[in-house]
Amino acid sequence: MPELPEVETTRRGVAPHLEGASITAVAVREPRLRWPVSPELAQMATGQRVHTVSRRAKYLIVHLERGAFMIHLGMSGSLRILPVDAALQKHDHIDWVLDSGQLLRYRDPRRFGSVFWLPDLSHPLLDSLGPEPLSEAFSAKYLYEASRGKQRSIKGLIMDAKIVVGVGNIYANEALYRSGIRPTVLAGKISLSRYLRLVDAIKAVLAKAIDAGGTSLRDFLREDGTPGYFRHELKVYGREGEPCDACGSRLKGLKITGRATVYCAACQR
DNA sequence: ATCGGGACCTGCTTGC
DNA sequence: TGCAAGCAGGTCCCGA
Repeated sequence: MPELPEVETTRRGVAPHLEGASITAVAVREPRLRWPVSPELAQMATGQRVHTVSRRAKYLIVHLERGAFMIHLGMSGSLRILPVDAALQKHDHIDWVLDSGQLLRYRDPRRFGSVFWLPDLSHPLLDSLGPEPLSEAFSAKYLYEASRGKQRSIKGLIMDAKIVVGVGNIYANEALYRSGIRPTVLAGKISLSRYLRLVDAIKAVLAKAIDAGGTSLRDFLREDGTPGYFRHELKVYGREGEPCDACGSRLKGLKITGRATVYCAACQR
């Protein structure tokens, strides 16, 4: 479910309910996530007031008076704000009970997500991350320079979190289509002017998806948090074999570094 | 340096 | 209708 736009939408959705509230209890029903949940999470967070909720890459960081906890939603994770007496459903693994009468509930069927306790706001997983895609640090010049000499596909490059964070499989496919670049092209051979178009496309598609998430996922605080919000905007992802919007030729599919890749052989070169 | 594959999981869709 | 295979929005780690 979550790519960066959905993580950011989640942050915006839960932050107003969390900030200023105190955590009265933490229930970890299933600690076996991607990494085991440390008992410290419950011990240290209980009794503390939430300061702010921030995001780095696809990690949400809930800052407390002392320390913080960090959540990654993996492939199937979600966070909801619910009344304290809300019925438990399958895969509801962690609750943070608030003094407001609400709770923050983490659910993750596939358990590819993770929740960490951060005593000092640092974590090894945060150490080697590239710039945020929507920041000024992520520019055509930056990507051009980072790509010189690289013998790897452009799709592999932009999905590498050491280069730039938050570009998942859907938006990598979409941004490459919109900038007319074939996903298999070697990153080291792409010109600065083409990188200009690519970076613009990445920023535009992510920003647009965040807006879409903000409108159609606004009710994700309720019981059903159905996504699918950006689906009608997708030009290539999930459309292998269908006609290209621009030229009508059949969209091609292949795997790049194990991930489903779709492109138009006529429009993307 | 880069890539492929396996790992971690469940659930939904597809095909026989 | 049932069942198995295949696939999924992430990302880390290993071996080649």
